[in-house]
Amino acid sequence: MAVESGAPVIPVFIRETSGRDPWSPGAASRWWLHESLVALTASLAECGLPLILRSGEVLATLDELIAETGAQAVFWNRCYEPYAIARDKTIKNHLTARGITAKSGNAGLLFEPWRITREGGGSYRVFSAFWRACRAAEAHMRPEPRPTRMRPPENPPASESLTTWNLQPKSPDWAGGLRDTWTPGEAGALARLDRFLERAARYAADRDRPDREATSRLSPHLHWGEISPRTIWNRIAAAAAAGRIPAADEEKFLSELGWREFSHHLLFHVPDLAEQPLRPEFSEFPWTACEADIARWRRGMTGFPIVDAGMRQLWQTGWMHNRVRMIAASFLVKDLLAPWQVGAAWFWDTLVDADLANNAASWQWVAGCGADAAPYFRIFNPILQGERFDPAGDYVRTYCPELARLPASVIHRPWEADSATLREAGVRLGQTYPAPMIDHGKARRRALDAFERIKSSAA
DNA sequence: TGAAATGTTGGGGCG
DNA sequence: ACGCCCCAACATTTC
Repeated sequence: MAVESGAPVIPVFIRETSGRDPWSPGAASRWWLHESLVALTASLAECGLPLILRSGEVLATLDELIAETGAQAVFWNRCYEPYAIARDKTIKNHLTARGITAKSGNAGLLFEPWRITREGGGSYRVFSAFWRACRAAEAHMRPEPRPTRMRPPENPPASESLTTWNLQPKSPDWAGGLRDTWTPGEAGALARLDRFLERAARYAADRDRPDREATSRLSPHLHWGEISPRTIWNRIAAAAAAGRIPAADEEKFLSELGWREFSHHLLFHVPDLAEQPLRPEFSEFPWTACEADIARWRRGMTGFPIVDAGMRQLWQTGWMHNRVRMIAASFLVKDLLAPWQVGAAWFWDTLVDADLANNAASWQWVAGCGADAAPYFRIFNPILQGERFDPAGDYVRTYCPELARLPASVIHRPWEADSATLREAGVRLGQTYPAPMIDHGKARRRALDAFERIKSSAA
């Protein structure tokens, strides 16, 4: 849009520092944002364009930029979070009233959240029906072509220096594992997609296996708009049409894009999704976890290897395999009886793919209070889940190295290993690795009892 | 996109 | 050969 007119283009990134956004980026997100802006600056420089960095209240900052440059038009990509919607609406009204063209577009979602509606209006609360409606809806899946020539500004406005934003951790620098794991930016995103397409034929079979590299790991790139879901959709569909990916794997992967759409659809229609349970009776749920229990969960010291491996993968790499997210989240909410908002807040701070819609919808799903949610009585058994999805224990060995020498037969239940096995593996429970912080069987029954109490109040 | 408890079935050991 | 019992394997129900 901005390019077609032939006028000079001034790419701008404004960092919101008004303090009004209730969900400003967490620590891992800030690291990603820094790296992503470095990559974007380099990418734009290849086209001869500067990236102007500003911080402040967004509308006031835009007014300053317009005054400095005489800009006639402002274009941006829509963000569908409640705060951003309200803010951008104000901006659009303000600019339009000033006689300045203000246009936003959608590169972040496949379907506009307001376009997919139930028969007779209203938004969906069940994924399968929502996704069926999406698949039936006409959608422009082709991404816009990359602009070829963009006219740079003759006198670009001043830019702030990225380093003064202090987005990266300094003392201590905990971002080493993130740097080793990720390449933020569009080029990194496209490389991830290429690598995923090579193994997408095993997606349906291996996607639940955290010990294998089976998922796309595109979530942070998607969140930051470094790649569009349309680009991903097209590449997957093309590979499937060419016979390189079986239809079952294609469908399974596209439906995961569908869950992402569903989450954004939900947040759009339920703006307090990140704060309040979708099922109101859960407001009365008797959460009892103490801060010490929650701290053990955060640090990956629960004594349940699959949970601890996941929490440490999160801490080290800013990401956790989806299957393990479900297991770790179920443990926090159901075994420890901690409110799902506590877990969501930790993920918000530590995930490089932290996304308000996905995070809120997924935590509510696990807790049983969300849309199309797992019923509350579905309680993951961390031992069985570990044995089923990390059968050799290799995922645990990677992130809990103190357990690495345990045989697969006991690696998910080290407290049941006989003393000789523990000794040979160099494991001393309670010293080198924690004893389980809770009896899962008892915790399960306690959770079901707690659930009974809100069930009666709901009727 | 669970797991545990409970119910059912059928093969085989054994008197 | 027959009935009885045990229990693994599978199915269904319950949480």
